[in-house]
Amino acid sequence: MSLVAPKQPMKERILDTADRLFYQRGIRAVGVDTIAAEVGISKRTLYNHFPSKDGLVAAYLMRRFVPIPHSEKSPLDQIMRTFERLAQGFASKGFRGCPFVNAVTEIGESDTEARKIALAFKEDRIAWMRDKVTKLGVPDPETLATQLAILIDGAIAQDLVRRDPEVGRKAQQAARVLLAHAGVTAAAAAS
Amino acid sequence: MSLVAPKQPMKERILDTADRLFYQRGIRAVGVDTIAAEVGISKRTLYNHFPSKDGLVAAYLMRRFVPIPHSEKSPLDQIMRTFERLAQGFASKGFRGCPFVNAVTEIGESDTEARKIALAFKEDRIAWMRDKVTKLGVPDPETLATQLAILIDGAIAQDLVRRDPEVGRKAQQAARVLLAHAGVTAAAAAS
DNA sequence: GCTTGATTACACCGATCTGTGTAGATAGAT
DNA sequence: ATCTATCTACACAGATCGGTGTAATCAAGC
Repeated sequence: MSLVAPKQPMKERILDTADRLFYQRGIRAVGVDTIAAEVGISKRTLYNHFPSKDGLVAAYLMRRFVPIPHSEKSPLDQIMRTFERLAQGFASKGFRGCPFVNAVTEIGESDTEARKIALAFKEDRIAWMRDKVTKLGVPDPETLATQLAILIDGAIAQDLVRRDPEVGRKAQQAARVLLAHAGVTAAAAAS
Repeated sequence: MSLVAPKQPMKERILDTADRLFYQRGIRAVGVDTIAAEVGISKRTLYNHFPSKDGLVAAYLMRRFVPIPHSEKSPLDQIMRTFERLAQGFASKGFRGCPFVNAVTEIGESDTEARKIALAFKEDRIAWMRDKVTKLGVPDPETLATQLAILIDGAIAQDLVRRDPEVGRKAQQAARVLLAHAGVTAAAAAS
């Protein structure tokens, strides 16, 4: 019997630590030795679960790629909830930007797998937003969905550099203006 | 007499190459050996001009921190010109996001100097935007300026991952909507 | 001609990187 | 009790990292 009860399978333990370190310090800044040491395992064990660091990075991004939970609320509520949670994310101390955008920035030309996952994630989010605004009956869902996505990523980038606690709220206000301009109001959306 | 006429001072030659490699491949992905080899000089010469890699990175960012040229056009024209040039930047093949946001992402906790420069840059751009929208007489220049900055950084992040050729135009449309909502129209701004 | 400053080549440092090879310890299942 | 799978420690490989020390070379100015 080991001193510390593992409870979780080894793969999950590794990914927990890898996620924390990759996101907090950056992918290139964290070596596999550091991850293994932090988990408390040998480097050999890590390489028994993942074929390479790139493979571990891909698994890290895949695990961050969680679908947005289905909701019974109105599409407008769901959109506004997204912006509210965004602003809350800024408030949490460990916030370090979007892990997918960061990954693309860090890996550059190499590691095509990670690029693909990041691309798929962003397209998934755009598709989610397009679905919501389509249900609101706006004339140009594609444009509005992209614009709302732009607001989210822009607020994230601004907060990453400037740490402006108001940036989330301002992005939310801008979203409201764009929605209203597309003919969406709280009253209209409730109908 | 050397085979290749230097023409530019050594420091500029180094920075030219460092800029290209740092921006294109990433700061952490490029070593000083690579830069020196690309310039065609010895590593010793590079370190005679810059105290460290961090110092070179700082100089690279400083050189990217160019003031927006003064213009006699109307503030609204200048703002819209900014969005137009943004969309053009996406079209250029070598576009790899905002070098300042990228730097903050890549360096993480260390290299405080680079963080400061990135922060100063973003604040300078926000201040420029605030100055322009203030001249337009909007009720809340701080909010609108931040929102326009969010649109710019958001379009950059979206384009970095998704390579959507329409994202620049959609950000520009969103900017027009936000300006109009603040009471700014082409006719009103010209007055 | 001589001095001065810049640049050169090149070896070298210690640290870190990803990744592997190996042999033994451990624990659970049958 | 034995088989099997996992994890361990640890050494090591080959490359790259940022950075330094040194002696020779080269060109320009006086």
